[in-house]
Amino acid sequence: MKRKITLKQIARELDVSISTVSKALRNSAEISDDTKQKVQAFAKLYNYKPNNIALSLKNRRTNTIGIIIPEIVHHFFSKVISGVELVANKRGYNVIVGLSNESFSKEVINMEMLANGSIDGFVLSMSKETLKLQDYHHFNETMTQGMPIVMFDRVVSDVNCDKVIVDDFNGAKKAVRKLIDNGCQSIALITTEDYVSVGKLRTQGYLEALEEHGIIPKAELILKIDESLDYEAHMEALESEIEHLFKSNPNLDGVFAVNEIYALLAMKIARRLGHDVPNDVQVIGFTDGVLSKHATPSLTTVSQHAQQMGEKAAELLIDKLEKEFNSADEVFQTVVITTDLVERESTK
Amino acid sequence: MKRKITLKQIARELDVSISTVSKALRNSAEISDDTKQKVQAFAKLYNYKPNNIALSLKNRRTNTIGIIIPEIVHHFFSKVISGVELVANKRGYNVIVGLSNESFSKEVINMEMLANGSIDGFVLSMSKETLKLQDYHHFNETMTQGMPIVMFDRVVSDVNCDKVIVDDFNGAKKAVRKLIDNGCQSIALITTEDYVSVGKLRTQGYLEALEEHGIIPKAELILKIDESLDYEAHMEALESEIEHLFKSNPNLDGVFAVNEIYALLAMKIARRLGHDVPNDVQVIGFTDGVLSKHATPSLTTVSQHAQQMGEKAAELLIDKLEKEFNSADEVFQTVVITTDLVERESTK
DNA sequence: GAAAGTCACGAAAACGTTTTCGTGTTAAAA
DNA sequence: TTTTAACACGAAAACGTTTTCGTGACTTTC
Repeated sequence: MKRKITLKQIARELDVSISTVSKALRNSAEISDDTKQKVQAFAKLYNYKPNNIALSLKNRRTNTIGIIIPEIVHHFFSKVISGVELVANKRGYNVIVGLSNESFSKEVINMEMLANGSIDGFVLSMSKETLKLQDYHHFNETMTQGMPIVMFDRVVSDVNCDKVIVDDFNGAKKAVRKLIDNGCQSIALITTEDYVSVGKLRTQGYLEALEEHGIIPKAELILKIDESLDYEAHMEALESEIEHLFKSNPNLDGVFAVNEIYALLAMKIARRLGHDVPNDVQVIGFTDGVLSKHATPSLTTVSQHAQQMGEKAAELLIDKLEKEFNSADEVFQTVVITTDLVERESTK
Repeated sequence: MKRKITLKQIARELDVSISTVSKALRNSAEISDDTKQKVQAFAKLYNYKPNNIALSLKNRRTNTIGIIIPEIVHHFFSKVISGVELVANKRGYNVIVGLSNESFSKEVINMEMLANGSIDGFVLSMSKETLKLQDYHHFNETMTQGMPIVMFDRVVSDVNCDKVIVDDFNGAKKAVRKLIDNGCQSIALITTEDYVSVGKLRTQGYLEALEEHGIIPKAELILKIDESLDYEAHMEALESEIEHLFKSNPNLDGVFAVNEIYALLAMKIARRLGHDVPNDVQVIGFTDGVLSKHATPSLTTVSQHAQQMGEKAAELLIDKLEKEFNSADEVFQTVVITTDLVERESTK
């Protein structure tokens, strides 16, 4: 149970000053070769490593970035973390995670905890509750204290910061176009309430693709799910809504869903009702996760490139951290990650 | 861009000493009510929050726990994190994550980075490479430096620390028993190489369940997958192996797989070959993740209670951190989380 | 009216670094 | 021999806290 060795202990042991030890280890020209050798050998022997906390205090930077997400048990978000971690590590940073659990207050508390010196900047995606309340004061306060924020996926124009988003609008459009090109005439949309920015954009993409082809959108083909509750809780309600969708629209031949779960559920129910996928009904989802790939039939999806989003977000943040901030010409950028349509078995 | 306010600045502004400010904020009896009021009001106005790094340095504890896992884009591990985060936050700790990516050297490097003061203790699951190399020096060194470790899931008896494991042996046994009870006569096992401790235990459970019922295990029914590569890379090879398994054992009527992916693949291939699940072939997997739940037919699995594992691991760690360590009677415990069989549509 | 006690506050050390500046010793230059 | 320069090292401050100890000014007690 011997504590980690410190400069002070090395100094005492070798009968030199702390400064000398520090300089010797950093190969300063001020120190004689003899002393350097001696100190470095001793340090190596005792496996000396500088204390990160002391360094952080001294340098006023922690080389750690904080990431706040609504939920970690979620393919998209964990893949983003994976991307952030990748470039963070490559550039000498650690990653500390906070989960908001889709709750506004947890988001605020978590950010406050981390903002008090623990990290240098944030990569985050807002909770649904925050989006609903439209209360962004904690973001702005954090930023005025000189701590940069990069938002991804769920963003909002009221907050002025770097952003990484997916091209939700065009992704959805591409998907619906595909369905139309494949011969679908009656295409349903399963989406979220509009306060979720990404849901709204995907809905717009759906509408525009229809319009483009002269198809008039019908209200009864659009199902908006209230996601205040989490998936698990209202799975059955969800199922029956989708079932109703199919039953009241017997000639439904295409479904575009704004996430994997909805799409899979649609496939399941379609088949239960005797429709074949993809011959009777074609289905496309959003978010290219494990579910899409391993489903039977596997699901055609719009790929969000989550990992790439994480990497880009981390790069934006670290770039900002390492730029000598001539705070005057602060300029924020929004990076758009283009989506790809990954075609699998659920479409023809 | 105004920096966060410090005690020193408050002191200067109010023309008192730093000590007075500190005491006033902590409501010390040494300070007059007048001064307290004044200081507290000022601190509130400027939203003073003590700097975590300074506190960490002073207290020699960071109130942060490090978690090292092989892979985050994985339902099981992200759920464990979720559990760790839950109790960590509840008890006033932050969580910092490191990914080993199943690599020994990344595991070592990541642990060294965090061990230099950034965290108070580890929750971790070893990489496959570490298990293969059987090199555990980094764990032991970390612990002799007074930094506790709690291992979960992938553990090894050569390392003396607290552990949280799943009852792999009995979980597997229960599953195979279930298949036998359901009338299966010829049950295949799809597992990993033996160096993965959990794979080995689950294999033993399979064998014992068979033996219990007087069934003699046949080598050609056991498929051991070399997982050195990751899933994605050798998916096709895997598929053809499983296909061969079915073809060379035409009367196969049950499959037990040590994870979800293998189980799903088995179902897919079985159906492709014209077998009905569950009427011709029944399938059970391990790891109760999203895939099992959303598959069609949904998969019967052995649930590992990942979140509960994370919670328990965090509790063990924090308990140890907060106990005044009478280092003499250091005692390590191994908590076994019991598994449940979650019955779904892939069994009768 | 002196001794003792209370009150309210400040000085300083400590946590582990890095870095600036000062200083004593020796060697080179004048 | 004296001045200067180079060399090798140490003292101290700083990062932002908390906490121990000391101290001056009053107030109480006999």
